Amino acid sequence: MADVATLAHVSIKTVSRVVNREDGVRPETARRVREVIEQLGFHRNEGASTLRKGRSTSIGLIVEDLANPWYSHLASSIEQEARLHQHLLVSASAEGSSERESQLVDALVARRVEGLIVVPATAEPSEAIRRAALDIPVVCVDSPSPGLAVDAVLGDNDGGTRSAVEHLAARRHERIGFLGDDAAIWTAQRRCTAFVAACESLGLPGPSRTALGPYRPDEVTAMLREWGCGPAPVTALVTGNNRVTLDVLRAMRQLGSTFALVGYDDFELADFLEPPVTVIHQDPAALGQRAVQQIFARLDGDTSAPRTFVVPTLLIVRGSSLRRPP
Amino acid sequence: MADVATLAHVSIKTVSRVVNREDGVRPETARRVREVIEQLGFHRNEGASTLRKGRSTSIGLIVEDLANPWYSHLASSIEQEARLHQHLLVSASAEGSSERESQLVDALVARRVEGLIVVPATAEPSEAIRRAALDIPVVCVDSPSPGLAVDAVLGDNDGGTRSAVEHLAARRHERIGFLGDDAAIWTAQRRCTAFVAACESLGLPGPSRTALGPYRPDEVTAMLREWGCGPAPVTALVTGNNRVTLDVLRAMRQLGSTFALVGYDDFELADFLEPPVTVIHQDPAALGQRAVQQIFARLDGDTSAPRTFVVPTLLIVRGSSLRRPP
DNA sequence: TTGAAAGCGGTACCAC
DNA sequence: GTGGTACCGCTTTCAA
Repeated sequence: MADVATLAHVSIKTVSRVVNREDGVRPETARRVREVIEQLGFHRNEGASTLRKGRSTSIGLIVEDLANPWYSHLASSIEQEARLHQHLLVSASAEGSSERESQLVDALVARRVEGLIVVPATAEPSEAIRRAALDIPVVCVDSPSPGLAVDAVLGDNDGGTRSAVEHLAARRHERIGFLGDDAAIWTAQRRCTAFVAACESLGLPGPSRTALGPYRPDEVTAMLREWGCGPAPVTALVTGNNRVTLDVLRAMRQLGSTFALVGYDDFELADFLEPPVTVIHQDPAALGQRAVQQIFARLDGDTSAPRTFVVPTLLIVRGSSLRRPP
Repeated sequence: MADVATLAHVSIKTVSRVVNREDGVRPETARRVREVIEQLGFHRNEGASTLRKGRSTSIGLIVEDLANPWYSHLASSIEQEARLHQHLLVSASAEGSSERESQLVDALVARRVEGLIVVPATAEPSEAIRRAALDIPVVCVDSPSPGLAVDAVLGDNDGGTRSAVEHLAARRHERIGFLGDDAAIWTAQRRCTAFVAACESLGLPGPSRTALGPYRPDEVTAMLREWGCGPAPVTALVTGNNRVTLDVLRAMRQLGSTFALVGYDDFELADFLEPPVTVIHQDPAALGQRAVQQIFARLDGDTSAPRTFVVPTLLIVRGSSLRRPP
């Protein structure tokens, strides 16, 4: 900027005015400055600006795994929404480790992201997130951070799970099984609890079964084999997320079993499989958009108490749930 | 940092030493400083450090669409590899628009990312990328930026396409069709050209057909219907990427047609469909890793001429390509 | 309309 | 081993 100023025979301040489109610069002067900028290929150093202004025009995102389609859709929608606000997105994967999550939170805070969106790695509240929330707006997505007074945007886990159980019960299934992902994941637990509650409140006559992971594929197969035998076999399954759904589909094919199935989270080709898979759809884009809006509401000075937004789910009925119990 | 210095009764410089783990600080002093840091919840302002040191410990990534599984795997692997080097990843989607790509490149450069990884939006060389390459190492992934002297990491499009055609020819297919994605995409064109070349060099007796997008689903259906009729019908298809593969699968099911199929890019559940889909697998993680390594090689002072790395592809034979021609 | 100078929060260099 | 100080590139404030 100093170079530009010298070459254009103006002060640094005037260059700054031109770059920032402030008015109060004679058009002739502005034009000259712009020419020199072009000529020198000058780019404003955003970092210096950030330092002085205290705002970095970027927000941070931490998820478990950016390669998981659900999270990548979330990230994509957050990036788009952030761009509407002239902000860039810095994203990273915690890979299920709360330690890594802490490191990433600290790294992002050190970089002065203006807001932080986190899918908490574990049900345990994270100390790093608590610290971050003192400085910048933090929004938890998909899972809350219990005990932390921050905004959250969650899917309707209870409603979604219940809609699946109701759907199966209406098809006369009396004994339903639930397979959730790793017990350390909040949504896995929550959906499992909601499943049990739904079975009870619907007064399902038979015993239902539940399991939480993590498990290896062969464990899933063994479990389904066991659940399907005996005097009171399970006849329908609800899975806790897209990963487990795929595991279960593979296990079912291997066993040649015919459980009715409702999977949590929609996934590509769910409608294309044979039979097409009924799912509880929870739109990641809707969650992401809401989260970003909340970040900017806080940045705009909204100091009301932390809120939790619950985004409704949609039961998409396809073929896999339509098998009648024997 | 000033606050920490005051409370710990040392100079700012000493705090800086402690924060940066430089030696030459008495353990006792360091401990005291660390205590105050903890107590104040102090975080080093990375932006200020960036400004002074001229290094931002972050790299940028621009792809077409972060929600596309191939790109999200790429992004994920780049993020992991960057983290090994203590760098964060700033990523954004250009959404196929070269204008948006330019804006994003400028935004990332302004933020002083230390290196930039780009999947160029169009076959046209981008002016913004050219400018960026003057300041920082730039690596093109998946597609090159023709006319720009930057490193590139590409899949073996020619070899991959050829392996597919050879595979089909060996199964006695004489007339093969190629459906590529949007003609503006470099890989779409390249694979199409490679397809034609492979057909010729193998001396396939019948006429082959090619088409490039973008197209709507119903156009795909119409095209397949046409290709499958007449005196010299196409009996096998090669698709140009994962998006087109899915379009073709749906169209084939709708038509009840039985083309043999090889798809470019592996995708989740490809092995689970009926029949399972033969694909040309191009590992996004391998490309991403190589790209990051190249960025850091340049940052470490490697000033040799720009290189192009070609990552081999793997033909994964499943069921869809095993249908014999009628 | 334009400019000079202070300062954002660190780090490099050199003195003590 | 520790501290002082200039300075990174930009914005803010205030004066001309």
